[in-house]
Parts: sequence; structure tokens; C-alpha cells
Amino acid sequence: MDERHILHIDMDAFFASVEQSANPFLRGKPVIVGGNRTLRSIVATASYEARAFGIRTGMPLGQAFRLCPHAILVMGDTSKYADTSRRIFTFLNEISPLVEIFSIDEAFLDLTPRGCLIRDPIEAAYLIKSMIRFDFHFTCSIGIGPNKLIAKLASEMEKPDGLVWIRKKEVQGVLEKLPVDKLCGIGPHLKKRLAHIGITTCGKLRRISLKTLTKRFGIMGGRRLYQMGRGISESSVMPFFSEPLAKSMGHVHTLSHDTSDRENIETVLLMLCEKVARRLREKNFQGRVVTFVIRFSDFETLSRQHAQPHLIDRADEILKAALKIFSEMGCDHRAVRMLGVSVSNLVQGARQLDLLEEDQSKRRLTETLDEINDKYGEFTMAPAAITRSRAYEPHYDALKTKGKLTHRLETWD
DNA sequence: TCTGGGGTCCTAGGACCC
DNA sequence: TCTGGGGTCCTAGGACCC
Repeated sequence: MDERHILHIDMDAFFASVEQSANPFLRGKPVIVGGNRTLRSIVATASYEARAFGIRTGMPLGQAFRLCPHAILVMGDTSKYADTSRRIFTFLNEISPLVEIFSIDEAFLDLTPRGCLIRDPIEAAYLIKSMIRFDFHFTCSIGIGPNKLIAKLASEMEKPDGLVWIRKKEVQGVLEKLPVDKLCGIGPHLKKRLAHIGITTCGKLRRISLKTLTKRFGIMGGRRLYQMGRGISESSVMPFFSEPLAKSMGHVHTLSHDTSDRENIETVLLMLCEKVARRLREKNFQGRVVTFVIRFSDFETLSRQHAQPHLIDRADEILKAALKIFSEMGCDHRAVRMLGVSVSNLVQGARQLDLLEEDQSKRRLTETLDEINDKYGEFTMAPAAITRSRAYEPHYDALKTKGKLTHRLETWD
């Protein structure tokens, strides 16, 4: 039996690459893609020109600009990146019917099944690389291995524009001196716990018995580590048409300044609820559990969740639940840094007819507002509590720039 | 110019039912 | 009166990924 060939395709500096591809002015320059405009934000992606200055993903923007004052900051546009990745994944699917979307900029591709355009992994990798270079004007790194774990490891080894093939017989040699946290699934916490018992490399991990590992890390955790140390992964490439539905949808927001002002906090919460609710309705989801997350100025972070008596998808329902949890926490006096709201236990396409007249009229209003906001942009029509607040300014500016808003509208209180 | 935002999965304790 | 054990749901928090 031939060995299985799994490819892991990883776009290099994806968000920055898409921006450079779309805007020739940015090419060859240090570009930082950030989440939002405040300096409390962090680097989402840095172009390789920016990385040359030491700028890294996750670094606070302030620190990044100290390293490279002439770096160009671009606000991230998730829908643009999602569109590019969809086009790339569609192409990958022409090479193999078995393609798994791992994240917005990563995919696994299995060359084993019948119906693959190409069987030779190197040939497939070169085809993918040249297609991405010519159609999208950026590079990707590709790892080839006998399973997902090893393919992913291989793609990391020669970034950017890398191509590394680790054959089954080479796995043990590659892992011998490899630090454990290079493997996907071993983060800072596990690394520390392993180091505590003298395990720093995969080679050392391989020499620990299953019994010892399960004793320390539990039955599931121990077994997983045992296999990882041997480069074994049983996880199969899951084709994207059979991917599970979303399990939760949420948003979090870090305030530009810490505050304990109740009105300010409630406005931000309302905006978050509006965004979550709109996404739920867009995908025809409803959810039953509302989770409220709060981070205080000292970085202490609390989360509480409440199951609702029925499925919900409206902002006012989510907000009501979130505010109830917030009140029960009894920490109104503390300065808040971050707020978050999410809805889970999702069900798709289960919306029932509203029985109460009040609900019917809310539903009609919501549908009308959705139509307007779909057409003219998020928060074109929004509760007055939002449009009157400072938090609304960026949206107002964005709508004004697009020339779609000339008057500030207020809808309901 | 300290520390974003989107998720999934796992664990562990308690409630509750049979 | 005194009591086991399995199953499921709910909840809080943390680890991990990009």
C-alpha cells in the first residue's frame, strides 16, 4: 500500500498579501493589517517587509510602530479575505475532491482518493503555488506528509514560499530534536507542563510511556500526547461540504479607554448584540444560550452564560439576557476594558411564527432594518442609543465616505 | 503608546432524573 | 431509613488555534 499524501497549504502573510495584491502602492513596503484603529489594538498580520523590522502577529500596534515608524497600517476587511480564500479553496477542490478548510488561510488536501487530478504530491504543490502566484500575486507555503499533523509541521519549516516533504520513514528523525510546541495542539501551557517533567522535544516525548502520560494528562490528553510524540494523527481530511454548522457566534470589543460609565457600557453592549443578531439572521440561525464576557482594567476576565427559555435571534432579546447577567455579577463599579457577547446552542432554520402581536411587529421592524442595512451598510439604521454615541463615529465616517449617508438617522429608543 | 477578535473543544462540579 | 450508579443538562473557566 502506497503511503498517504496529505498537503497543508498555508498562505504567506495572508491579509497583508491580499492588501498588497489589491493595491500596488503597498507592494514591497512594510504593511501592517490591524483589527481596529485604536493603539490598544494589535498586529493581525504583517507583510514580510514589516517582519524584517521584527514586527510579529499579536504585537501591540504601539510597539510595532516603534520598531518601524514608516510602516503602513491597513484596516482589515474580513469579507475581502474570505472572498479570496474561497476562490483559492475552490481551485484546490479541482485538484482533489478531499479538501478541508482549516482556517481562512489554510487548507488540507488529500491526494489519496479516486478522482484526484494529480497523484504526485510535488507536482500538485507546484501547480498550486504557480496558480496562487499568477492569479493572486502572492506566495504560499506547502507541507507534504503522511498525515495532517506532519503536513502542517512541514509547511511551517520553510516559510515563506516553502515546500517541504516529510516522508513516513523520515518522521522519527525530524521529530527527534523538535521542540514539542512546534506541533499543532501543544501551546504554552502544555509546553510548560511537559517541561516540568523534563520533556522539551518530541524525541523525549516519544520515550515516555502511555501509562505515565495518561496518569499526568488524563486518558484523552495522555493518549493524544503519546501519538503526537510519534507523529501519529488519526484525524482525516474532512471535505468542506460535510463540515459541521457553526456552534456559536459572537463579538467582543476592547474599549478605547477603560470605563465604569454604565451608559457607555450599555451602548457598546447594544452594538455587539446588534452585530451578533444580524449575523445569526443572515445565516438563518437561532440560539438558546447567551454568554456575556467582561474584562476589567486589571485584566481579570469573567464569563457567565444563561440558557434562554426559547430560541432567539434579535438584538433586544440578546441584550436583555446579557444585561441580566451583568447585573447579577454585581461589579458595576469596576472599570471595564473589554465586553463580549455570544450566542450558542445554535439551530438553523427553526424559526417559528411569532404568536404575540408585539413579537410580530418587532419581527417586521427587524426585517425592514435588515433590508436597509444590507443595502447601505452596517448600522445605517440603528437604535438612537447607538447613533448618538461616540462608539458610532467610525461607522458614521465609513458611511459618509461611501457617500451613502447624508443625514444622521434615528430609529427607535 | 502592554496585552485583539473570531472561534472550537475539553474538564469538572452540581442539579436532576431514573 | 438509607442508599448506588448511569445519563444528561447546565455552567464557568481555560487551552488552543489562526
